Amino acid sequence: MTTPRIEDVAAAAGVHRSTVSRAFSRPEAVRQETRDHVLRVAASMGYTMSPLAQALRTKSSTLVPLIVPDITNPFFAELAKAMRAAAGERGYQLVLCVTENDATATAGYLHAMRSMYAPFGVIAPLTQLDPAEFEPFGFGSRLVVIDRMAPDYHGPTVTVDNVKGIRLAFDHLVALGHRSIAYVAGIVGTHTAADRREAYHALARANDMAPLEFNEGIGAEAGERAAEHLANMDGRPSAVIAANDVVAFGLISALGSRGLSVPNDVSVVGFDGLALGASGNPPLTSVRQPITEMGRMGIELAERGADSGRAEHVVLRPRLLIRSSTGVAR
Amino acid sequence: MTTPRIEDVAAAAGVHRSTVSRAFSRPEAVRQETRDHVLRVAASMGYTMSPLAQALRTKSSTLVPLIVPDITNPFFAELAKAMRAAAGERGYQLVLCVTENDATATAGYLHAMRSMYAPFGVIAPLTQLDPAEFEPFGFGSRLVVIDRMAPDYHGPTVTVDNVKGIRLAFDHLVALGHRSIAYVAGIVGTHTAADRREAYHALARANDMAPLEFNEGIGAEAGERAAEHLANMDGRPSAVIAANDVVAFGLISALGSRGLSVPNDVSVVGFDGLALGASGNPPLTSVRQPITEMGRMGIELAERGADSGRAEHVVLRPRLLIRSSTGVAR
DNA sequence: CTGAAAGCGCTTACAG
DNA sequence: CTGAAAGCGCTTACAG
Repeated sequence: MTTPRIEDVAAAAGVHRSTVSRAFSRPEAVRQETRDHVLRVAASMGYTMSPLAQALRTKSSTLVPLIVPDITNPFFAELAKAMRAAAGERGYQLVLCVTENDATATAGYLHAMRSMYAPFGVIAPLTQLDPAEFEPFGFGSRLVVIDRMAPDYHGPTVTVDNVKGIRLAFDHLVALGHRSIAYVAGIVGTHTAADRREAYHALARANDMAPLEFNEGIGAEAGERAAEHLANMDGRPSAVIAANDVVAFGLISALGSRGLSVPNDVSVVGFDGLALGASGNPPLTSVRQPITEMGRMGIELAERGADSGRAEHVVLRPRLLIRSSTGVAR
Repeated sequence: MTTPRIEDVAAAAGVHRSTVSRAFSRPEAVRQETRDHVLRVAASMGYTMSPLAQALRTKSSTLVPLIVPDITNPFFAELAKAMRAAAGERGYQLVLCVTENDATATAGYLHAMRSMYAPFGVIAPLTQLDPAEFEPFGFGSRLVVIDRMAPDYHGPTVTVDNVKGIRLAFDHLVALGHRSIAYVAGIVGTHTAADRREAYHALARANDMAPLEFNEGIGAEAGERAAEHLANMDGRPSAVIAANDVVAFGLISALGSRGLSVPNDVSVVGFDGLALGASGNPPLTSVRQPITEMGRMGIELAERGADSGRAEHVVLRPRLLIRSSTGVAR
């Protein structure tokens, strides 16, 4: 059973292949009777068009790449899930491209994006993204970045209001009576990372607290390192804000191994609001990024950017997800 | 700056396009001087071949689909990571296809696999996979399944020795003095799920224990439900084996919310050995699936199956990863 | 060793 | 409204 080609359908339906093509791609351009007949014949043969041949001919496809550094990071996994759904609704196929944070791999995917005639794409960075790396590809406003970018960057971006997110976390802790709040970084290079960190410092100053930042390692490991220091510290802060949920997981885990209990000994707030956080021990209080919304906006902005050539910047509002890793200061 | 085509390179190099094609695809078929010259000219123009046109012409591509139900499930995320690396090493591009466990979506990807001329593919199921759903596509031994399949299934498979895995967990708990060990299912339909469950029951019987199985809900929720029951139970088992790590996370979290501490009150063993388990509170003891190995074997079997038409079945050995969620029975 | 030609499976001006 | 023709960017027997 060989796959039927357009020519086979045309022969079976007794029309020219251009008519078959139109019946599928521009149905209004063919007489209804003819169209129905052609479509019926095609269906009976199990015919579908070759996306490859279509892409080659029209120089456009419905493949949209999402370029992420690491799919085992639950934030990117949730983002991918949301974007896949959003892309699917609009008739696109999301192609997940994982770079392992390697610039060569990224360039490879951008190249592939062009050779596959992708209409647009989305890139979510983990560390500093150098616009010089992708501007040569000339995607312009057809490539959206999931991060804040430098003010002189002229492509579309979608991000969350990180300053507000950190404020949500900080205010929550202050309201619980905490007067000494530390910050664990653990993400590096992105504007997102810088924004969160700076927001923390500003807030600490504004509240007359001495800022205390731990900034060793990346991800869960950063949390573990911070826990070491916290465990051995006199005048330990009563609360910690982690730059993201994975950092918070590592922190809580290592705190527990050292006999420190969350939230009894230390309150912890994460950032991301991952679904997995609900299954933490304790369930993690976290600044929730509207990931589904980010996915949808990412696709929307990319599509609009491809149409209009205009680069929009969307900043989404975070919410505080209060679960059980924060409690009143003792 | 328009992308150069093969004809542009041919013109610039003063040869026919067939020579350019050979210089790239069958370098031994062209005189060395000519080849070097062509390649140099091509490089100077930033030329690369169109994978689209190549695939259309040769009816083969290097795109290999990995079909998974849910990328936010860390097991599939880790599998995807491993497979991407394995595929990349062999010159293939892994295309991640997420089905959300929907049969229509799966069929769509299998269809795409054919129309993209994928040389082979890999599918990792979450629930029962009905061979009837994909056998019509006629992939034969070019589609490997990451699960044990029914004995009469004739495609290649790679899976872990689940019986042995459960035994590892069980024996570990028995060695710690546990005489009452429960099981939380939380995965459903796959042969993997059935094998783990049955192994537990067999082991309980062999050790003269009354089997106690919790089987409500899926994933983390299954763990939470089990925790409810455990918290309200007289003669609570001192240890629990969870069907996978995500179930274990939910279990430990909900146990904690009810004032039960792991491993002091209950020991918990997971299954998967996710990296994330190391950042659990406490770090999760788990039966480690050799995910990297599974990824590599999956690609290898698929490639060999495509070449030879033979379907191999690989069963990998699990290991016990002893972390901190298990302790001696009180 | 290299070139000319046919063709992979489509689309789309252009005629009629 | 439909057909005939050219062409998207390649590859590969076939000659020479």
